[in-house]
Amino acid sequence: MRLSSLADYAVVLMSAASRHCGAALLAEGKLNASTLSRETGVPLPTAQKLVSRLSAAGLIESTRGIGGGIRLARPPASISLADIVEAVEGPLAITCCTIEGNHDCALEDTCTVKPHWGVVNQTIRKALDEVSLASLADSPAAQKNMTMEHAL
Amino acid sequence: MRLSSLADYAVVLMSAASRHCGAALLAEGKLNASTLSRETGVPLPTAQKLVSRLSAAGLIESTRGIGGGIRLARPPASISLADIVEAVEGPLAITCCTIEGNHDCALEDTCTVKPHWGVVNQTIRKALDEVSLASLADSPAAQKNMTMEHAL
DNA sequence: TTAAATGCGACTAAATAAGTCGTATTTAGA
DNA sequence: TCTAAATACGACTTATTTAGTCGCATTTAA
Repeated sequence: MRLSSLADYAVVLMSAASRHCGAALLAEGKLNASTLSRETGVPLPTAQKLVSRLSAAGLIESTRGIGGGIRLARPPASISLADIVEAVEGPLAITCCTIEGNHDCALEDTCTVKPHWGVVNQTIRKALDEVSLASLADSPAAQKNMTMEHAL
Repeated sequence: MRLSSLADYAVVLMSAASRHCGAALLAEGKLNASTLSRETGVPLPTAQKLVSRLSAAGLIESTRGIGGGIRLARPPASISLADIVEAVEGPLAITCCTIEGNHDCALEDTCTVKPHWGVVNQTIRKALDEVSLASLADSPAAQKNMTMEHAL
């Protein structure tokens, strides 16, 4: 029930990348895996690996060559946590039987539990979908009112 | 972002156990790990292991000896998916930084992402908390109206 | 007191995930 | 046009977690 650390890192990296949008892009120069690694503390090789996956998923665009780098493929407001997690971990399903077309489970239709996972899965997906990359960068007010006591 | 298969099995086992409540308890005789394994298809050793954890968590009560067995510690309506998952996987937190008192993350308070995990985590917990063991056993009507297309 | 049935905990093996390294590709400058 | 530097990309190795198996301790009816 825990997110993989790769997915966790991916969110941090994307969050950092979104801060390089707009005016800052030209001022601070190129944005690449090395830059993100330095800013976030995520190990460089891991950052490179994640950049690959995020690029393959179409969340960021990469340019090769000596002057190359990466940039967000879409505006931060239209990229959600669900997008990022799904890009790294694959289709987000709480159990294997919630993946359409999958019939690995031996119990299958005698299982009385299966139908209920759909509801849970849908709720989780919605929760991850409602948090955009834009809301991660700013919204200090929302952060102030939320301590970990209330969160957990 | 996927549930461990042990937690998945635990839900199935508990669901089967709740069906042995009431009148059926006396009629069908003793309820134990072997019985649950036979009914659900979960491997016996795995079932035994899960029985241990569920017992330690206080969700089921076990009686030793030649006439021993197991039974639910509380009525099915007061046992939620969150209880079961937490019993098997430990405190349910989407990231390690949402666990109170944990300071493993190197980023800590410079991290702009951390405060948002609390909201997501709370939502997921609520989703798992709202599904009780009682609702898993019966409610064929609800199951009929829910296909996997709508669920995912 | 004995023996059978049960729950319980420790160990081994497999799968998954994280991290590291090397290679291929691209472009600016000479 | 060629060279070299900087970058993204993919394959491999290692480590951690997880699943499964086995043997032991405990309990109670006969």
